[in-house]
Order: sequence, then structure tokens, then C-alpha cells
Amino acid sequence: MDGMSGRSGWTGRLGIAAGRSAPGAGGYRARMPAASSPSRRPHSGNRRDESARLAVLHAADDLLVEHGFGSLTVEAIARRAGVAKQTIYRWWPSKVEILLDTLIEDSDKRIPVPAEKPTAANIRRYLRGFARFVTRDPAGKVLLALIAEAQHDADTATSFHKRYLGPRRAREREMLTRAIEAGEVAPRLGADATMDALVGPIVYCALTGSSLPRGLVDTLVDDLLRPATD
Amino acid sequence: MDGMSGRSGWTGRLGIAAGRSAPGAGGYRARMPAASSPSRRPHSGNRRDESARLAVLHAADDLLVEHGFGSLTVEAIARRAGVAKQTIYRWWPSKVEILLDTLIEDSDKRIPVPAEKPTAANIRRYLRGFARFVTRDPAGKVLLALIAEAQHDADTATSFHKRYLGPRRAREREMLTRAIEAGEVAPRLGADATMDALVGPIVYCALTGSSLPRGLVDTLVDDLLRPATD
DNA sequence: GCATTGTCCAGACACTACGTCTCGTCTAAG
DNA sequence: CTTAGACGAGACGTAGTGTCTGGACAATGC
Repeated sequence: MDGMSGRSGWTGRLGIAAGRSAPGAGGYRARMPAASSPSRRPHSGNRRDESARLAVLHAADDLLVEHGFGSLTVEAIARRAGVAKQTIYRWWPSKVEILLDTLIEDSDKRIPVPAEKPTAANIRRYLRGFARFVTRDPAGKVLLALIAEAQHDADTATSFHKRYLGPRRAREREMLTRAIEAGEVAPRLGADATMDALVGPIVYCALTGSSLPRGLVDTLVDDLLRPATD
Repeated sequence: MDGMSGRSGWTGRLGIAAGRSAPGAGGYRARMPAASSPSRRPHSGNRRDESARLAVLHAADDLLVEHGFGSLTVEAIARRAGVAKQTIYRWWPSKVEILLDTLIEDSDKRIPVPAEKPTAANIRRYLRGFARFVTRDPAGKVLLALIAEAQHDADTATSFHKRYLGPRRAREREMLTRAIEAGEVAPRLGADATMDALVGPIVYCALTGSSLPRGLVDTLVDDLLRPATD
């Protein structure tokens, strides 16, 4: 569709993306001139094959971005990754867990929750980054897809909360609470409710496919956080 | 293509729910003493069978609430409704359109957008009703499921916007715009962005399964609408 | 060094739902 | 009475599910 498995500037699964295989190719184990890369081993023996793991993660991610969750199947992931279906089922109970693995990794790197200096400016910056992640970043599609799938399947909802939403919200709560204690902000609602009020509109816009209205994030921050200094 | 998939006389889940068939029962054509109800006709002949249409709508709705969208299949709907699969495919292109039919009907009845008296109080009342609908009403599950499915499937997204989100947002925009012109409210954002900011948190909480924080809706209204009179 | 252990690929398997199709039945319209 | 169209029933090929072989392979441990 777009040639190179999408995401141009996308460093993808981060350090790993560089060695990504092309979409059409026969999997991660690209044949090489043999002479140039003798270090390429077909098997990793007794232990889990790291390159296979990465190939699955990347394949799932790419396929989701390219064709959507609806046509994302384990068989397609296996084909794309050049991996046996059994290899996937050995390590992941479902495709949702695969996506969860990539999402956790990606969002920890792209939109970390500020842990120091709980200033109003940092919160604003965090929300802008989050908005960008969820509306423009291909990796944001994974988040939207998982929010969606959590509506359809109870197991997904459980896992999604336990592995992603819960931990992240805990960090957000801590950030906000410390900012309140520091007198940086003074929301009328509690920390959780305030986060819902801030994040909700961003996610809602992303879910409905409408582009984020200009100034939405800033107005949200200004009106709901009522910063003492602003 | 929807030909006739919309229902004109459909009184919705409301009036009909009473006479609903039991879950385990063998479909809409409940056997009756025969003598008591001679008006029950097995076929409606040349024309579309209204009772079959309603049975499908109810079956889809019930199954969604009971087992979730994930295990909602056309075959299950047909079984539950006591209807042939082909009868469903004759009138609806997909299960999504069935749900869309029920959602449009239900939300028009339960949470109509106030068309008169664009007061701040009416807007607040509308949002409270919407929040209740989406968090407590079984019919609200249909809305959440369709928002979710729109992430997975492009056709669903298109149809969902065209048939539900678009028209409703138009009415909401009109409500807000008139309230602004009347000096009832004075949001810092435009009408659409303001609606996103108000509705977003409610939907987000519903999607994440967290109960609506106390006072969220009121605080949203107070802080974002900045009513001239409040 | 050699058997053990566990991963990997390949593909078969029964199962389920899909959406299409054909059949025969039935009823209201003409 | 004829006929058109909806309906129930169910067969059909396709596709993905998750499980379960088999055989090849490499790291580990004795």
C-alpha cells in the first residue's frame, strides 16, 4: 500500500525497527548473500528465538496499521512474520496480547508520564504528546484498537486494564496529585476524574476520526486545571 | 442498499420489550393456545414480515447485552429470532446495520437532543441523560459496541458516522449554537469542540468501564460552558 | 562428545461462522 | 386462480480458529 510497511519516520519498535523486513518478503529470515552475514543463524536452539518474537510483534503492528484490526488474523501475522502459527500460540494466548506487548513498549517510549517536576507546563506537554500519539502516530492505532476490542471481549478488557490502563493511570494520578500538592494546579475534581476529563475528549476525537479541534488541549488544561499561576 | 432496513413503525425496545420472547424460547413465533390468538399469522405473504423484522432487532439487541459483540453472530441472531439466515441477509447487509437500526431508534427516544429552549439547564439535563444512557442503559451498550466496531472496520465507521454520529452532532451543534446566541452559555471553544470536550469524558469513562466520577458532568458544564448566569 | 531438551517450521485437523445459493411452502395482491 | 415475493430450511465453498502431530535443529548438561 505504501511501499515500505508504512511509518516513514516511525522508529517503530524503537531500536528494533531498523532491521525490519519488507512487507512482501518471506519473513524475517531474509536470505542474505551468505557471505556478507555468516552470523545469521536460522535457529537459536534451546532458547526462545528473539528474532521470531520481534518479527511477530512487527508483523502484527504493520498489519494492524495497514489493514485494520478487522482483518488482523493470527494466520496473517504468521505469514507476514515468516513464522509458524504454533510459534505464535506458544508465546501469546491471543492476538490482543501481541498488540498489548507492542503498545506497552511504544507508549512507554513515546509518551512517558512525567515523573519529575510536576509542573503545569509538564502536564500540558504530556497531554499534547498524548494527543499527537493517539491521532497521528501509527502506534496510536494500536491503543484505539485495544480500547475498541475491550468493548467486544471481556478477556481483552481485563488484560487491557491490568497491563496498560491501570499502571498508566496510576502514574498519571501520581503526576497530578503531586502537581496539586505543589500548588501548580487546582482542579475542582479529583485526580482521576480530572484525568478522565482531560484525556476523554482527546480519545473521543480520535475514536470518531475527527481531527483534534485547534486549542482543545490548551483550553481543557486552562479550564479544568485552573492553574494557580496561569 | 438499505432499501427498507430502516423501520418506520418500530416503537423501539421500549413498548415492545414487554412482550419480548424468553431467551431460551424458540423464536418470535411463540406457540400459543391457537384459540386465544387466531390473528397470529405465520406468514405475512407478499410483503415484508414485520414480526420477523422486530424479532431480529430484539434478538440482536438481547444477544449483544447478554454475551457481548464478540460472540454476536448472524447465525446466533437468526437462531434466537427464530428466523432463517437468508431473511436477515435479505434486509440487512451486516449485523452492524441491525445494531444501527436499534440504536437510532432507541437514542431518539431515550436521549433526544433538546430542540427548543436552548438554555444552560437543558444542556446540562441532556448531558446527564446521555451519561446515564451510555453507562447504565442496556441500549447504551449498542452505542459503545458501534464506536468500537468502527475502529475495526471502515464500512462500519462510514455508516456509523453517516447514520448516527453526523445527524446527532448536527442537532447538538444547533442546540449549542442557539444557546450561545441567546447568551445562555459562552464557551471558549467552538460548538463542535465544546461538544467533544463535554461528551468525550463521558464516553471515555463508559469505554473504560469506570463509573462516572461524581460531579463530572456538572463540573464539565460549569467549567467549559462558562454560563453567563452561573 | 553425545544424549537430552525445548524451540522452531510445516502442515493436518475438527470446528465455527461467513455469505451465497437453491428448494419448497405460503400468502396477499392482481 | 395465478403469480410474485417473502419466508424457513439447509447445503455449499471459503476462511480463520486453536490444537496437535512430525521432523529438523541448536544450546545445555552430564
